Amino acid sequence: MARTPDLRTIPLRPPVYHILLALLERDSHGLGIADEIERASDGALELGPGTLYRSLAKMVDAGLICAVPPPSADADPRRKHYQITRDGKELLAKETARLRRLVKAATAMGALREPA
Amino acid sequence: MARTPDLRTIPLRPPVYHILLALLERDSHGLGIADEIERASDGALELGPGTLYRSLAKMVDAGLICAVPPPSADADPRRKHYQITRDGKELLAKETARLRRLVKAATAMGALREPA
DNA sequence: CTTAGATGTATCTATGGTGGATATATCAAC
DNA sequence: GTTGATATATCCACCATAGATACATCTAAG
Repeated sequence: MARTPDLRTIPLRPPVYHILLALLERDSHGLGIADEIERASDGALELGPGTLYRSLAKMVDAGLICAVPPPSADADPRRKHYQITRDGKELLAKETARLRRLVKAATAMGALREPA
Repeated sequence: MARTPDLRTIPLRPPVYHILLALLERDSHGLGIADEIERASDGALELGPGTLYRSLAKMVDAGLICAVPPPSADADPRRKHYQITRDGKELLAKETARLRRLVKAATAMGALREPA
């Protein structure tokens, strides 16, 4: 049987990491988050609706993000806004530290040198 | 139907990235690679045999790594040694560049500041 | 030499993540 | 009011992952 899967398991799944990163920049709603992720990653990561909404729901359950009221009263009521929590920030910091170590190691070994 | 899965899809799966990184350091065999990954990641990533051998086989098929003769003639004949290919190095460089951008962005936003 | 345990590779099965299709509701435009 | 875009949510099929298991071979002990 597979080990109990946990959204907070490091290495974080790319969708979880990118959602946290997008929400660190500013509070946003579902599709806004997906757009920001695609923009910030130069199109390297596209979240389908399945992954997007499922990830958001699980991240709320895990306490990494939380639902907040819309920023303005006349905002589109369909949009559900999210904010990163202290726990989410902590996890993001931990994973970023791991990635930093990884990049450092790869760089030291010459992984940037693109062959001709 | 799910999109055609490709081992080379960026973001790379953690096992693929770590195997490439381990083989960039030096040629090695299955369990040797797994041990190196666990050591280098301070135990953050442990590869079970299923993931390990399946990943290796697929990476050979994809041309990211290749099988090579043992370094010494009197080596344990059970061990199968692998070497990273030019393609593998290129992909590793590309993914490392992506991670570097990610870490940079997270750092700029203050993701390292661990809350009290 | 025989046995026992460690090492190494490989496969099988259960489970969950991912992505696309689909469903439903609401907004904006005409 | 009708149409198309936006937004959230669920459904389904496929694959990756992890652990269990199997099997072969090496090393060490007796």
